[in-house]
Amino acid sequence: MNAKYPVRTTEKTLALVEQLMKRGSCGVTELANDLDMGKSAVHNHLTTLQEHGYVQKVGDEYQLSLKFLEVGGRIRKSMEFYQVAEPEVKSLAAETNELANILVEEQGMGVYLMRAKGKDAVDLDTYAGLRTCLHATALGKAILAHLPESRVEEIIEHRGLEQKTPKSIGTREELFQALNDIRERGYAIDDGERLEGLRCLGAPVKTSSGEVLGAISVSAPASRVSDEDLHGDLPEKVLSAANVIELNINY
Amino acid sequence: MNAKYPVRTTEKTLALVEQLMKRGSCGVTELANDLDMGKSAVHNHLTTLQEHGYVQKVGDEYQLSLKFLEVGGRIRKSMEFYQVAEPEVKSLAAETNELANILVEEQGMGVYLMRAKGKDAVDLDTYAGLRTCLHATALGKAILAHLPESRVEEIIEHRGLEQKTPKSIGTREELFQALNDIRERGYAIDDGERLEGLRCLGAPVKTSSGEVLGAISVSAPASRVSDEDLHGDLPEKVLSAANVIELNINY
DNA sequence: AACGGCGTTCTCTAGACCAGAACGCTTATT
DNA sequence: AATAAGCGTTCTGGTCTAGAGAACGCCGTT
Repeated sequence: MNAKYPVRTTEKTLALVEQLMKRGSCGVTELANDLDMGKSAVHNHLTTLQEHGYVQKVGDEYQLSLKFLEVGGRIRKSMEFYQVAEPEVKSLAAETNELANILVEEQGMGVYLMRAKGKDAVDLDTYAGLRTCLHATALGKAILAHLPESRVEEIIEHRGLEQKTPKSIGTREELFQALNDIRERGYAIDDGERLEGLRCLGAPVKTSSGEVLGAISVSAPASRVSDEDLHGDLPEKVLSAANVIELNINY
Repeated sequence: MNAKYPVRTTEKTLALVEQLMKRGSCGVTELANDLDMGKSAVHNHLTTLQEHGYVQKVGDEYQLSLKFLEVGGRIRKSMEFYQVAEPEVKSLAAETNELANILVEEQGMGVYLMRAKGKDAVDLDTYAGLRTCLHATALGKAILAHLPESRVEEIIEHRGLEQKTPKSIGTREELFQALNDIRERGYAIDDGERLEGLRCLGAPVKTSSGEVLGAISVSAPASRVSDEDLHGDLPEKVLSAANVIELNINY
């Protein structure tokens, strides 16, 4: 859905924010060139953003401030799913000694809400707020499996089915087959589909009315996860964590 | 510093974001009333923000999206101090079994970058991105003690010295005395100044040229921290963590 | 001294923002 | 059923402002 009467000035401000995020820290002239704007316009936008705390001037360069982290943190903190799931992610990580994550769906993409590292955890670059496509992770597939089929169609229409690795799901048929399996099995598996050599196991978290709120997972190097683990011990722990979250949400 | 030629349209967009953050989730008319704007204006701003992913429509209400978390997360991740300090905060929490935090200064306020909970950790509401005044925490004082005096003056001028608890620092003289002590001692103590019954111990992290980058701390209930701990075991652990960070930053 | 680059100031007008009215839709009320 | 009251959305015209461009002051370099 695109805005019918977009506010062009706001779009320029947002473009500036994006550019500043890419560059990290830079000067007025540089931004003006990047965005094909006059220097004065860029300057006015930057000082406006600065006045409201979203941008700061360090030396003679401008950069985004941590205000974005504050806003993001408040939004996350206000989500019931996050509040309830947070301690469970930590215990799951501690119990398995691996990396545990939670993910929610937003605008057809997965957003990592937090992660917790067990003592042997691999160091992935999944920070809170990171977006990922849904079809190539155990977390994402666990969510897709419990969305209405029409929504899934919409998402693959809009976002496509990018192949992250040769093992990634690449066609509609494959995906719907996988989602069926997940619904039967109760949990989703990612065996090197997002990252070669990484195995993940994800379970959905649903309300009592069946609506999916998000998913919880454990990720570990293939070398430490046998085929038996993938269908025995590990799913049990992840499902149990998902279950505790569901119980705490539904009271 | 206030913008000389503010972009009013951008200010309206930002006001909308703030309001949406306060409300959590709400409709066009409600926002229009809150901000004294026409419904059409609010609608145009919201759809523009939506198109760029900062706002989403859930049912027939609008709300901020996790895009802010994404942007904030990227900013944090790009900070060298965060990258280096992150593992040390975790080990400090594990070692002490209490709550460990890191904080940086921005625009005269402290911003929590992350926290790690040891197994006995108290559950404070310090989430990543939260802002706090500098003079009432061990972390903040550790930073203030190593900023140029002119900067400290500027900050208390601008932000004041709010008393969080009866024990909080309330006057300039008290503050400068405290900062002197901290410089001599090497670490800062907060004995119930931010929150009654909570004791914190914070140490600054500086570059080789003496510039302060941030601070690291441990917080624990007073019942678990004796007066001896406050000057013996605990500072040693916190200082050691700060030292490791400094070494890793300066190579 | 002169130059080239920067961030910032300032002015003026083309253009966009937005109040307000109107519309379709859903829900509450009669 | 019919009405009313509320919502979000569409659309337009008049008003205000966003921003190009020129000029300025301030570095560092030549």
